[in-house]
Amino acid sequence: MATQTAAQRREEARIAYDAYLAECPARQLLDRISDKWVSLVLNALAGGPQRYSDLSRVIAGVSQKMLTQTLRNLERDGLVSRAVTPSVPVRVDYALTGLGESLLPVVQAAKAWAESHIDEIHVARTAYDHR
Amino acid sequence: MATQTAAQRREEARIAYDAYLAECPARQLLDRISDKWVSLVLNALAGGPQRYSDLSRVIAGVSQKMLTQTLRNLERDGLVSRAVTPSVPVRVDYALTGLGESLLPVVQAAKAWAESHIDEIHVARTAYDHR
DNA sequence: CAGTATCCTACGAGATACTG
DNA sequence: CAGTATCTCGTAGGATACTG
Repeated sequence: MATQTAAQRREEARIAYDAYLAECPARQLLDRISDKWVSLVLNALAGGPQRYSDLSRVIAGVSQKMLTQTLRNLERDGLVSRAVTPSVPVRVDYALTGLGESLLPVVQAAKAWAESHIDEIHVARTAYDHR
Repeated sequence: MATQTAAQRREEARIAYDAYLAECPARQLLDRISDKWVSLVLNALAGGPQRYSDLSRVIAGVSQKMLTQTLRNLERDGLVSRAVTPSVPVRVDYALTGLGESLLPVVQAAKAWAESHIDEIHVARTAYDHR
């Protein structure tokens, strides 16, 4: 008898694959930069250091929770630095680290591709939708 | 009296920003390639055309639903082509289009950055977590 | 100013079953 | 073989209120 159903086999494969994916550097990067707000923060900081309040204004529509969470993750990964000035009220500046700056070209490349091919995609979508 | 609370103002900004983001080509691309399975499918097809069943085997752990959904989206965007051979049983081949191939370098660039900097990120995370 | 701490919900995504 | 059609569940992410 079949002690392994197709579902069971796929389940095992999924678990193994999840582990593999979790270690895949490319996936980790994609998980990170695909985050809704990450690229926007990166972009905002590309021009130079920014204060927390500046970021929340420049990146209109972001909630406090998501901005803080995004910044924490980026800081944790060593992509941005956080500098606290203990005045009253406190002042916090965020800036790209060297590592963060080295990532910019990659993001720019993606942005460039997107801008130069978005029309083709729109055409493809329209064609696909009218059938 | 304040007819506009901070929350209301942010809400308006969020709506406007959502609309802006929805039109941002870079965001659309990121939304697309950050999809869990998209990069894997792209990668699998980089070597040449594949049948549906081949893809589901090569990309172990993917469910039928997600594979189909991923392929449909890629097809809709004109990144992959779908060729049906009406034999019995039917045979379906997927392949990258020219547009799809032009995207590969971008994905490769991201992959290359990830692989050469993943160690720095791990170091940063470890440092961050032990404080 | 620059955040925590909670609560809540819409949606992504897997499991399962069925089909031309 | 190559898909659809449903159902369910976890969680990302937003709203809201409070704080050093």
